[in-house]
Amino acid sequence: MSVGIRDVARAAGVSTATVSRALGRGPVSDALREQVEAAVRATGYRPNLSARRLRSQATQTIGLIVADIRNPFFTAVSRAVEDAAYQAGMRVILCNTDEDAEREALYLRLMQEERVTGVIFAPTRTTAQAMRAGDLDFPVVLIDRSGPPGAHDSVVLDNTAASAALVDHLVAQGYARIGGLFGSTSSTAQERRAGYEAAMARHGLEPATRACAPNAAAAEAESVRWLAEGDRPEALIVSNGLMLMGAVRAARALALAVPGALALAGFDNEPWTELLDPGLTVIEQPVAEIGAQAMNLLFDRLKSPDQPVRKVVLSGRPVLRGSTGRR
Amino acid sequence: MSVGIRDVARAAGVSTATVSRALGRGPVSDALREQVEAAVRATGYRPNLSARRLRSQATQTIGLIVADIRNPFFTAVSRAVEDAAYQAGMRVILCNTDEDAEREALYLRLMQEERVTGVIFAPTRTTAQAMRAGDLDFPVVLIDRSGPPGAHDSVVLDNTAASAALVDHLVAQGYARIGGLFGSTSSTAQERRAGYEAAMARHGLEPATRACAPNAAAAEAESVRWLAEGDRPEALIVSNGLMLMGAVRAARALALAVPGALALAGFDNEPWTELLDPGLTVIEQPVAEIGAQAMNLLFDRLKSPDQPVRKVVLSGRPVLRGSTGRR
DNA sequence: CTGAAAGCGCTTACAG
DNA sequence: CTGAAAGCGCTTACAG
Repeated sequence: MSVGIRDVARAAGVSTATVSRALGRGPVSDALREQVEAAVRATGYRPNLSARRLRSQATQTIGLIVADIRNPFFTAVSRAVEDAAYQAGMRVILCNTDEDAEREALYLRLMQEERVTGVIFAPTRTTAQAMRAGDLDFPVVLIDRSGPPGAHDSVVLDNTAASAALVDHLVAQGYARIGGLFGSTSSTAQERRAGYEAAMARHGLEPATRACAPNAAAAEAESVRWLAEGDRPEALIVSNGLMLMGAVRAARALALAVPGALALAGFDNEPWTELLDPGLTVIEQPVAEIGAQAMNLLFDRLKSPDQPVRKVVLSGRPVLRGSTGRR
Repeated sequence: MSVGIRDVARAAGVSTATVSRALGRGPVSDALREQVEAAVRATGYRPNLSARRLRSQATQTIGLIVADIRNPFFTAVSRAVEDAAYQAGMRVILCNTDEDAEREALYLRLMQEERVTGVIFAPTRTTAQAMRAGDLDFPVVLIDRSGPPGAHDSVVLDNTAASAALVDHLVAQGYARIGGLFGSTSSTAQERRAGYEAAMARHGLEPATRACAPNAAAAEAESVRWLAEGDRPEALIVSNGLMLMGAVRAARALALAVPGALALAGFDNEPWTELLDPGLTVIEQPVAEIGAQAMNLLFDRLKSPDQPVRKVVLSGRPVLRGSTGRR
């Protein structure tokens, strides 16, 4: 029923090989190329990509595995990845793991079956730790989170420095009892905590941290619990945009004025963080560049498979707003 | 290099046909099935999906074509679609058109080359109007926007009623000079405008509308222009979540108190709309259900290709907040 | 530059 | 239930 390459060949009076070459970059005379193009138009022929992929052993497909596309950070990164991919003539398969190691394994298997060209992956700590170089049949670029040094290319934020910048700013603004709420599943959250702890120590301050699942609901619940206690912090640094939203809700629920009763700072410069009154102090991540750089690392790796493993570390940009006003 | 079905067959001492059947739902004796499964484990075999798709003529793939995944409405819908798809053993190819008719055409062609099982599509008005039933080799389900009646299955919001509900609420709150800012590219924006106009007429009020590209920046610019005029409206209804954000920015830029100097209402119950002070009155869309219903329509269509075209109309839920407080 | 032929890795009638 | 064989729709050495 569907028109195939044989129909086009017949219509153009050439062999299927010539049709194939005319549509690809093969050497074909101008005359025949035009005949083929006319035949393609006349028949409405569309090549079958499954057949092409099977025969050419090149799927032109990259897998993108993230925790949840509804996390604005991943939304933005994925858009950058897709733009770069389609521009390079590749398509992308998107998978949401919900920070679940089993689903990560499932999707990694799927990527094998798809014979993908490469994968861009934001793994949980569990999975990242278990991933050895050469385990998979395709190159992997880690984003947002990294694994064991030297195993895979990665592009991450300088999380330690970003956290420290937040602490330094809060200290400069007159805060001392600064708490940290961090996600429990990613290396990124760990690094942000480490940066927080180091900076607190540098200032001679006592660190106080809590951990929870990296989503708004969990962060709200944990914040409410924490902030209802007697010795609650006077400022809070929160691990990501979703969790920061939870912390804001918690402050509202407990009627804590920001920054009067509680200063707030976090990560991800989502549009809404500017709209609040006061606006929220955050670390802006170069989301588009993270996606674009990940694609670059992947393409470089495909070109030079034996090149040493690279780790691209990007700096966050502190955006200071009213939520961390002077104490 | 990669292990194929022949290697598994050899390892299990059976034919490739038996391996194939053991991995699918074919009839195989328990004994052989176990041998095959052991061989699969031993060899680490992963079937090549390109080959399977080519041979079986079933790609198990659905295309999802939206304006921009960064629009939270589409983010949420796409997550619902993907969950349903993976649960049904299908994968999804995501495409962003940026409301560009050329890119829509491009991606529709790509879908043909992928030989997708079906497509879920939020088209611009231009493309929707041009799409005739039977043009494509696969069923299409329109979401958020619909085309000519009877051409394709669709799942949309009751936009007319939703807009009217917003007008009614504003009138009840004492507003009369109510303006409407609507997107210029979708049938949805048109319906929302029509609903607004009808409701205004019903109340004996003079409608006043403006149109702009459906994004935050364009809405902000247009709002600033409009609200700086002498006869500016005392309340504004805005077409979608992105544009509503632009209107909020405009009010801030012009130092218009909400709702004192300008009441604000719109669409899409994004988390941030509740966080503002006052919160924003919005129509909440059943995003997850839209995605799930679209998949249902698609599956039903695949089962019964000749069934009459269906249009699922879902109701929005008004969420009344302070931004439309009494005048 | 062009064509005939082989083959990518599967699944599926067809026999038995 | 099982196997030998054909074939899905392309691309690509191999000759010419």
